[in-house]
Amino acid sequence: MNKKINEINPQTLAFLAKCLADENRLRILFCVSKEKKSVSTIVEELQLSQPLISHHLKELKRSLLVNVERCGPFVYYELSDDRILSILEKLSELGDDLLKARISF
Amino acid sequence: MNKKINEINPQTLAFLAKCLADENRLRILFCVSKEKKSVSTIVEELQLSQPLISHHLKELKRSLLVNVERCGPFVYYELSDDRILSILEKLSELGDDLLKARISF
DNA sequence: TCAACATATAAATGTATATTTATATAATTA
DNA sequence: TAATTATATAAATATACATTTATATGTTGA
Repeated sequence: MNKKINEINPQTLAFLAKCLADENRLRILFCVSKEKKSVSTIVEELQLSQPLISHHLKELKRSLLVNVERCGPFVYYELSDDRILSILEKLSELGDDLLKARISF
Repeated sequence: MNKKINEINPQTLAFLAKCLADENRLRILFCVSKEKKSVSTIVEELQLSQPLISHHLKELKRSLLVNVERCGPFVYYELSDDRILSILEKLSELGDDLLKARISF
């Protein structure tokens, strides 16, 4: 059975969307979507400062979008749920289509 | 054929997500999701000031999430694509599940 | 325990954005 | 055309948030 519209809580939804509304956080999510990665690896791959990455990882953790796991001196982050990725894909596709539709008028 | 991850543009995605990251804008989207409604109707239903509604409608229009149509003195807004709603439903469901999973530990 | 590395946090700064208040524009009708 | 209604815009304010710089904490191995 599917969720009905009126069961949706705009507050919860806004909280999640806010976390997804930053380009760097999205890049981090994609970065850790295939496999867990250490902070230093993410820093290297995304070419952003370590404190900035740490700050965004903290936000992503607070929003429960990533799982954290310490292993020795390294801290590994990974996507907490694969649906995150599929939702972002759908949103991206929608964005593309909206843009296409606009241009074609 | 589905979209691949690497085709996703984080910038476009962040732009859309930013527009969805406000509780009042989400309420407006739900408000106009079943039928087109005039600004004054939205104002009345959501109990927000008219300039605030107008401001958010402008943002929603800028992000192509709503369509606008003038009819006499009234301006009607409606959801531009039904996928918006289904994506929001999925995101909401995900949020609920993430929360449930967290509490159960 | 000390040195080196990995990550997190704090303070400071700049910028973006939500909201309110006041006013302007646009359309209708008398 | 004046008055009224509907909506949009502008200015002002407050707040939230991203980023940088500096520093602290935690872990490992010598």
